[in-house]
Amino acid sequence: MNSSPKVPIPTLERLATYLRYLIDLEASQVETVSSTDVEKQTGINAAQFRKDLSYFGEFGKPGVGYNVVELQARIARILKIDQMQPIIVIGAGNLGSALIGYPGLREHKFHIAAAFDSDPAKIGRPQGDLTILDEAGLRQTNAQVGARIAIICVPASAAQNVADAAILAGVRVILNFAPIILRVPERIVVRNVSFLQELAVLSYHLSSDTQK
Amino acid sequence: MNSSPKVPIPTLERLATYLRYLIDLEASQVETVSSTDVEKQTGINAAQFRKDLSYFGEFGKPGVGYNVVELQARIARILKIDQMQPIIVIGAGNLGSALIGYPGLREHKFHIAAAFDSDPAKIGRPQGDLTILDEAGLRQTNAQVGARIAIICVPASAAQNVADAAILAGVRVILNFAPIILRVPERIVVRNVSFLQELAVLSYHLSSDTQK
DNA sequence: TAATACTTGTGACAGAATTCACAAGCATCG
DNA sequence: CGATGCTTGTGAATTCTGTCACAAGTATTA
Repeated sequence: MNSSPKVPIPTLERLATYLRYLIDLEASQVETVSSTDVEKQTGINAAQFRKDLSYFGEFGKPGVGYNVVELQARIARILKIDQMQPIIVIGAGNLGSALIGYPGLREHKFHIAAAFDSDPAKIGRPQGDLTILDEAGLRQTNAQVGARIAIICVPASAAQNVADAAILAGVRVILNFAPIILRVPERIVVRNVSFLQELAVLSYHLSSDTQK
Repeated sequence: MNSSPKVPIPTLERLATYLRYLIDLEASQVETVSSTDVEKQTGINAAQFRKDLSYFGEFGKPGVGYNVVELQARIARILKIDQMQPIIVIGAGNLGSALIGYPGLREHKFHIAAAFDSDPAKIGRPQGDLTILDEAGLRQTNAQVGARIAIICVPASAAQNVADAAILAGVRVILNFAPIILRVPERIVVRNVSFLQELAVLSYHLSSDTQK
């Protein structure tokens, strides 16, 4: 109900991994890869890789493999990052700043078009090559910027309001770093990143092999 | 091969969500919850909640529900965060700083015991209530600190070396923010957090409902 | 105590995701 | 050209997750 009909979410997640790997390969001037190469490098099962791609058509040549550049381009197109994709970041604390400064974004054709905060001390401050704007002007700014992706990096207490504002401003998908469950209309897609969740899973695993 | 025998990983992830929710409930002086309450608040199916708990024994009273404080304590114990759990952070850029300053960690009984960087400009700098240490001394420091969890926030190019060093220093599980696949011995558990992956999945969803 | 209302814990079922295994395609080499 | 060796794409089998549905347990009320 929340996602596209056919393609499994895990497949989409892996697609991003493949893309990153292909970018590296291109940098190393490698022209062709096989699914077994991918398995060796990424740890993802070769059949899995082929099946993932099969949701989107045929990409490879039997006996040869996949053309690195072409496959990269096609995955980028599937993920809608073949052209610069504007993003707004809401919350310019350490986390927001980290995202704004993260070079990987640009490589993957994501572009942070604006950053907002509600703290008067931060508003107006330069951050990377942009200036922190007042959250209150979110809607107006996004009328120009046209971002459909928002990243929420504000404290839990502010997250719901900020999400509502972003949606009003035309945002359609949200990456939420605040540790709460956002309530949004059905058409809006949210993904949550929870450090605590990740740490909890890891912490749990500390027991399994207690010795050696 | 990578994880404990029985319990599904998704269950562990949800356990962290329940815990957060229970902490909120306790703060609101609520004494008892039922699985349907949980569903209403978290969106997680009530049966799912009960089944998740059932992997670890019986927690509730039929006709009544679950005692908030007790359930919270038991989940914390399961996740090994019933006592302060020391963590080391490697890489004190914006992301590392964000984690060090993140108040949610303490609430969940995670404690950042030391932070490292290789940049001489950062070494020695105070950060929150600790001082950035030289990565070179990681092993020695951790001999005292005894952290078995490491968070890696260094650039991709440095991540593998840093992971190796952390493992040598006694770390058993790793939360990796660098966009590469770490090669580690089998006994080591790694979880990757990839912003790019999350954004890619979201970006993909921009197509599904093009109108409205 | 008996009847009612609610909730848990779980076996059985349904649905997803992953892996297997193989037919078919392409290249290379003798 | 025919044989050999790889590699793809995919139906089928398998494994893993999530949901359903209900027996059994607890409280409450009369």
